[in-house]
Amino acid sequence: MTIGQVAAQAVVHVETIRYYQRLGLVGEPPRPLGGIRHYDAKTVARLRFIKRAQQLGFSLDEVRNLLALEDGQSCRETRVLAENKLGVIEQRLVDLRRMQKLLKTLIGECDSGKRPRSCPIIATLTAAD
Amino acid sequence: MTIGQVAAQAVVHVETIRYYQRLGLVGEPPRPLGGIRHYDAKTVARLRFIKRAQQLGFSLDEVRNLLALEDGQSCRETRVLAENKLGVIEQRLVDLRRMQKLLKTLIGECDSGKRPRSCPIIATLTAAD
DNA sequence: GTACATTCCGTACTCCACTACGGCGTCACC
DNA sequence: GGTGACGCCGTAGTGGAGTACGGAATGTAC
Repeated sequence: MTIGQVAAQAVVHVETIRYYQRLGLVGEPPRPLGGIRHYDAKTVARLRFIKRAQQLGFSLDEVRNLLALEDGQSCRETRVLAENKLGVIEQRLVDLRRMQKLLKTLIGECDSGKRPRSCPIIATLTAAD
Repeated sequence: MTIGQVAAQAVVHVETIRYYQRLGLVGEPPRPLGGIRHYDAKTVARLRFIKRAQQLGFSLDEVRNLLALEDGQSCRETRVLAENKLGVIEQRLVDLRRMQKLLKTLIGECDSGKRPRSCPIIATLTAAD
């Protein structure tokens, strides 16, 4: 695949791939004799992974670490990384569930038309610290 | 409370509060006769809300919408907003759970020492599209 | 074999969310 | 009543994550 095809499949811009290559998030295949590189499906997968991780709130730097889990050989050190990341994710899940519950309540109150003048959305969220 | 005290309680910088005021995310209390404004606990709550929402991956613009749910009176339109937001959150929960499961597996394999040369972290994640 | 699309490459620009800076005013206490 | 911390204000700078641009080289379709 050319870079353009990879971009299309992973739904990112060509420039973004080149940007990630500069950052070392995706590897550059050796370009065969003065010309155009071609990529395999793994690159597409890797790009999708990066995009998903970003949506979950990880920075490219954190994504780099996540990817190192895959790329690295040393279990010992990457394990610590994985555990930290897991902690972050679980905290985020807690927060998201709280937000979910809150929104559901809000919608429910809307439905029943018994939403008070000022529903306590902020109070609820911050109280649950 | 002065702005500095609010900042300390909400664990943000003073400048950030002023920045949010410029964006209209938090209101400015009328300043009493040429001098220093003072804030109530609601501002702290609001700042905490903003921060939490950001950690969950919402932009300040989206946070503005979330806040409008609280501030607004019109149930009908804010309800749509809430439902959209809920959809986003639920998708994010799905993704996070997948990531969580993956990391747990990874850590488990690490533990048992039977992690293969190259564990299929990326394959797993992208396969689950 | 020549248009036309794509790649390649570097540099520069943009947008978001702050963060820093500099100058002035004000308040609290000693 | 002065001094030092804090507040007010505008403007400018930073860092992350792209996005745009412009020109040369290379492929591909007719």
